[in-house]
Amino acid sequence: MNPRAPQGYDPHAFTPFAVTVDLAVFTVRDGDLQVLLVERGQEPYAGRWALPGGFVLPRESAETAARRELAEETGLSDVSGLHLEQLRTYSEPERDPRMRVVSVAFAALGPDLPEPRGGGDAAQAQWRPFRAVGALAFDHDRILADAHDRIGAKLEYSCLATSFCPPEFTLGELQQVYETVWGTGLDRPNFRRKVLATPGFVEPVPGGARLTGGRGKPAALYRAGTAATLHPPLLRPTSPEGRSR
Amino acid sequence: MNPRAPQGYDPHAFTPFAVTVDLAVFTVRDGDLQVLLVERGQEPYAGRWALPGGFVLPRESAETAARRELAEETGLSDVSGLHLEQLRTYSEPERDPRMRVVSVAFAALGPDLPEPRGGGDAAQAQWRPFRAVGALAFDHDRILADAHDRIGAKLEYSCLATSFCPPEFTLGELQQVYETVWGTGLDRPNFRRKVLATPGFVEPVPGGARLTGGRGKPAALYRAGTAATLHPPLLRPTSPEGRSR
DNA sequence: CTCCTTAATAGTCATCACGACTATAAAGAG
DNA sequence: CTCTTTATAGTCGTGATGACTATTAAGGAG
Repeated sequence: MNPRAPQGYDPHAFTPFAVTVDLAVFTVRDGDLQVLLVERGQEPYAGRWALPGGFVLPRESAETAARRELAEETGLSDVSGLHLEQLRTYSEPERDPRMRVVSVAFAALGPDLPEPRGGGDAAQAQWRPFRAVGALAFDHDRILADAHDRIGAKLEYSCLATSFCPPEFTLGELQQVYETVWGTGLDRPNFRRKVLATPGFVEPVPGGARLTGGRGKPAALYRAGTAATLHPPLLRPTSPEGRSR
Repeated sequence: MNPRAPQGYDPHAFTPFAVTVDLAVFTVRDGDLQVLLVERGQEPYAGRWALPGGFVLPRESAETAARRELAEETGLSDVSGLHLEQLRTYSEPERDPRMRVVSVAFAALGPDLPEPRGGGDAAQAQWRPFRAVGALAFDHDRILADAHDRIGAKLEYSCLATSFCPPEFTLGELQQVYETVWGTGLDRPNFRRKVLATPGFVEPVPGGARLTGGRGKPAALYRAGTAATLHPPLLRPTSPEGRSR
């Protein structure tokens, strides 16, 4: 039997695989980048933390499955506003010691999401500081690292950062998203100038300033604009390794 | 049976899927961007063109399967030098009318690749001009479009363009890669200045200039440098217009 | 009430990348 | 020899950006 079958898949030639989704769900809370993890209750990797995920059901696409998992794990009734992005697919033969599992990984982002409800299966779910995450089960270390890389890179040339913010936010909050994800400090006046000079990135809320909480001068409120990408990009300061600009 | 199983995959809960790889293989020939297609001999989509691909074997990763398919379809004995990049995974339930097939798509690039050998299964394989490709089988139109978008975007911030060039090339050839993939014209002196100012992009061949073929002044030869990414990026000319990219 | 701290906002200034050019050099074609 | 063609060199003005300094408007301590 020719396993290649370029002119039509031979129904008898394929090997069945289990297909799962794994989610790297990020949020910014208390100025800290946090990621949603679940604790495994069974072997292998019992007691280890892992990314939430699960099987793709017979009539689901991976995206649908990921959004269903996201709703289940975060406990939010409406996850339609959360940014969900396919990362890549992990298919190393030995990545799950029990069987052949191909996993489609997703990155998800949200503004200060609520505490997860404990899963009904005695597995606990928790927000954990991204930079304090230890060794995870399976190849989830790598998936998480890839997800963080992708998020960090996308902040540079997309409006993704607003996905980490509530519907109305200050430029200081937006800047903190960048600083939190990148792990760097940014010059406040320059950040402000750059964001406001990028058409469609943010737009001011009609007539509001925020007084109550702040310790300093009240900041103006903005909401996400209509643009999807940033031109020109908002580059990280230390990002250009070799030479820098 | 709970299909979610966050604490350990239940071996009895999963639905088996067929997993395939699909390849969008690009090359630049005669100043034209071409893509490798195969003609289907069987239903569904008999007689239609499709991207080459095939099943992932039991002990293969998707990357391994993609490289194997690449070698088989291009007829090259050594494809280790070709750039292969995972695009994304397509998993819509109805994408194959016969059964549940999840496909991991890859984009591959090479310098003026040879004519493909006709597959032994009566399916013919051919290089086709990218911009003249009609409706393909399955969701391969979308995969091909996504692949082209990705390639075009990666040219901006990576050294990927050298993957389209032979080991030694002139700056004119490199520029033609950009122009061919982007479908735009570029200013030659500015392109030259930009490429040479980017450290690690290209490095001059010790003492060579190319005389024989050219109609004009002989051009200096370069080879790919050691850098993987371009800082700052080499942006498309029409890219920073009003909004999109 | 007054000073001090904090944070937002408003500039300034020099550098540098880049697009749009013009000019020169070195080959082949006729 | 001259024309065409292509590579290469350089110029110039604009605009983005990093590094600063200054001002404004709040709350809190005394």
